[in-house]
Amino acid sequence: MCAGAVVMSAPTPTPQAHETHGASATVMSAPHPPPDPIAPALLSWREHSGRKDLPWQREPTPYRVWVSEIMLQQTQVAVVIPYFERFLARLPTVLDLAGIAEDELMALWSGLGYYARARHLHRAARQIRDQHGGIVPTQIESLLTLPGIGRSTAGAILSLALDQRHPILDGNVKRVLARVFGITGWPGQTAVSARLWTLAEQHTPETQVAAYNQGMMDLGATVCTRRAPACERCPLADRCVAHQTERQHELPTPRPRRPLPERRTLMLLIVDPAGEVLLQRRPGTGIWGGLWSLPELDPSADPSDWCLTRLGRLPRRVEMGLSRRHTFSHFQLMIDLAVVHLDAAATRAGDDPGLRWLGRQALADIGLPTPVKAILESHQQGLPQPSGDVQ
DNA sequence: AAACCGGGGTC
DNA sequence: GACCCAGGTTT
Repeated sequence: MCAGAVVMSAPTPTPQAHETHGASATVMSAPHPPPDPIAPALLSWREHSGRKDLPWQREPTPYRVWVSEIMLQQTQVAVVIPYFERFLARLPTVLDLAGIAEDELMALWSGLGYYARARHLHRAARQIRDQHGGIVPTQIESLLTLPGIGRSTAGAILSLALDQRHPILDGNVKRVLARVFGITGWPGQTAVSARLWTLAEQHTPETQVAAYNQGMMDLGATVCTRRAPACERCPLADRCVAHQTERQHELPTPRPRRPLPERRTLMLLIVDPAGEVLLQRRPGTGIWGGLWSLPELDPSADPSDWCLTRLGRLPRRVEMGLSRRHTFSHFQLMIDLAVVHLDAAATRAGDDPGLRWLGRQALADIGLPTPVKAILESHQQGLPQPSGDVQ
């Protein structure tokens, strides 16, 4: 099994003096225990309110904990349970997993989604068979070489199964720590993540590591939830920075909404002496699919050329209008505007089913993209009310 | 429709 | 190391 204390790059240079009993090899040292540890309150909360009879907790071997952790990364507990039971009935050991055909594995996984994670699990099992004699490694460095196992999952496996002292930092724990200690900034940022890992390390107790880590996850899942946390039931509320400052809802800081990509287009407001406007039908798919809109061209293109090509005549005058910005869910559209005056209605538009001249009233009756409507309104002091019945 | 998620991949 | 992605679900 897991013999001897395994001390590698621990922060303290002094060798571990305490040979602990059994499998609980001390791996991580805690040079600076926190002044106000959260473990006591958390552990006592877990005693009465934690989840303690989940299938993988009843016989928490590294293999079972590993499988459960991978499943739980993607799916909630209630859904995982039957999958987990079925998976372990069919593949009770890591060697069974290593030996199964990929197709059959996928069949077992089917319904859980995230098949890449199942393939990682499979590859890792084969690596364990080939390189570790079929025993799930019990040193964290070895676990970290396996596909699909990062620091948090490795810590979960070794702490929950063997009570080794490793921190975990899954989404639930991140939320609890960010709130209790008032850590601002998106946890995806390296610096923020580093602070959270440090806090996780510092507060991991020397004993009862499994109970502590499990308790942190339980707390995040059942009390310190993303929305509407139940602070009145939280064992850490009395010291929770977020609770005290009523910032639960803004911690942890959500991922910054990255600026939407910007696209640019040039719309042509082509008017004839009668005040009619030329519209162009948009392609059936994509933005504003099938709607009538203003003719569009690349901002670097020449509106006069366009008129000559599509309408058979050059405009009398072209002036640039005001550019405007329109925001979609997935990008921003900068709309440059060219106002084009034609000497006479270009009847050749009638040859082209994608083009159409419309007067003010007709424009008001047709469905137009919002920014197009705004452009038309700003250029003719408002469209008239739609004719006919309007609710 | 958008936020979320641990690990992996990329530059 | 910063950033982005895959590939699903939840709110």
